[in-house]
Amino acid sequence: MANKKVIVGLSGGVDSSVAAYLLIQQGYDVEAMFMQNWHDTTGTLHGDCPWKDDLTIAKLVAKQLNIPFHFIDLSADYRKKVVDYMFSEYEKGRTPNPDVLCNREIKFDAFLKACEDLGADYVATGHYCRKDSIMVNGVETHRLLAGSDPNKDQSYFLCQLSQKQLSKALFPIGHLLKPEVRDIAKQLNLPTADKKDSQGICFVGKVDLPVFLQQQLKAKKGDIIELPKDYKPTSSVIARRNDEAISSLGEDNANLRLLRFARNDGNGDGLTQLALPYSFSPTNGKVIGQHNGAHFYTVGQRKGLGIGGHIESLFVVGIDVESNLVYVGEGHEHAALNRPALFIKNNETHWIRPNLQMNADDERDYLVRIRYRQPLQKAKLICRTEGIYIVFDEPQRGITPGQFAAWYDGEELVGSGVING
RNA sequence: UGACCUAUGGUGUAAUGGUAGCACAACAGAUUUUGGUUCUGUUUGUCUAGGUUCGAAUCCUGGUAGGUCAA
Repeated sequence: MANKKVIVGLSGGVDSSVAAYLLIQQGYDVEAMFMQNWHDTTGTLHGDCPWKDDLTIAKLVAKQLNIPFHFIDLSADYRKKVVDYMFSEYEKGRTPNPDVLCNREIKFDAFLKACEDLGADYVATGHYCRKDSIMVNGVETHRLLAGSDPNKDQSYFLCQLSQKQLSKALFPIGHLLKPEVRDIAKQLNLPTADKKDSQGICFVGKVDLPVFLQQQLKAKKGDIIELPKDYKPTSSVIARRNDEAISSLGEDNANLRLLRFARNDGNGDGLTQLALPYSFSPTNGKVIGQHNGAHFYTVGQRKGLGIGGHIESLFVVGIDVESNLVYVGEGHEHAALNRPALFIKNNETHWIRPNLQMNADDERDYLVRIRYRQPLQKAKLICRTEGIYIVFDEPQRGITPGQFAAWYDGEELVGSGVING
């Protein structure tokens, strides 16, 4: 029986190098392919062109491991599927996650197809996550599992993959800890052994985001409005709640009491209200400075406002690209920065496990994260025809439209969706 | 234009006449394959001109600027 053929996406980093080595050990027929997705240096810090170094190193690794090496230029796809999406999201005042898209559209789509054209059965990457397969009603079903290194788990970035994509994916280092991967690379004396971990947008590199975005989005001066410390969210059940009434409902958790209250809300739209982003108006606060364009900011952001004189740091609590306003609040605990719930539109939800997909009026408890490396949060998912509401046990700081919420059952990533608000 | 008050880094503030400190911002490094968060570190100041004093941010005088009350 011929060995299964795997093509590794060799990036020039340690993780994919070790992944390639492990696949060889496992007896696969291994080849390597380096993908170039970006060659523009506009807005790049240090202005150099790191991908050339990466390519050289990737070639060295392939040579040392004695595997065939391929090169592919996917920058046209990358620009269309990832960079254009970034710009359009920022333009709408949302904060996109390019790396999630990069995995869905490039590594496990365009790149995968190129590998299949070369006769590959699988594509492998150096992601810190794991995969296994179970039978569900006689159908083989793949599960996406967190990487064993709790510090490096990258399953979040793969939260938009489909069963089909997963069926072709291998993650050879997902069961290892980062130091173990480094050790293997050192023992093999791989040129990547001591290479620093990459950072920044996966192929673009570390950029000065405002500069990068200004290629497409015009700078436009506007007001920064500070909401007072005693700000109370308006136009939501939160404002209308009567604390005594809620506490008498008998739930021991404040957010779940809110949820009970929302459900009993006379207007029948309590849940919607609970998950609604706070809507701010200039009359809620006062102008304390100027910014260069509301779409360059993101909810939860602390740096880059350039306004001092406060006891605690200012955080962006909301942006309004229509009126070009940035709303800020002082301190982590500011009421406007913390919310009990969020909403994901029906057509922006994605289930890695189709058989676990929720239907209208289903409710389920999951562990949720709303950004990379955030500790998993207990939450209740409530499905309605319009989409999924996620009500957290604890209020969440910096719920950011455009980012992905990913829900887990233990270590398995079950589904994800774009945070609508 | 009459009286009174104030003037300290980029911002907000602290210092019985005795080494100008804190917070925020900014910058740098660490962490992080998104945005961003978090941690560590660094830089920057007594409005101006005189005077009193061993010694002035502090006391005195003039100037300048801002504010409050006065029509």
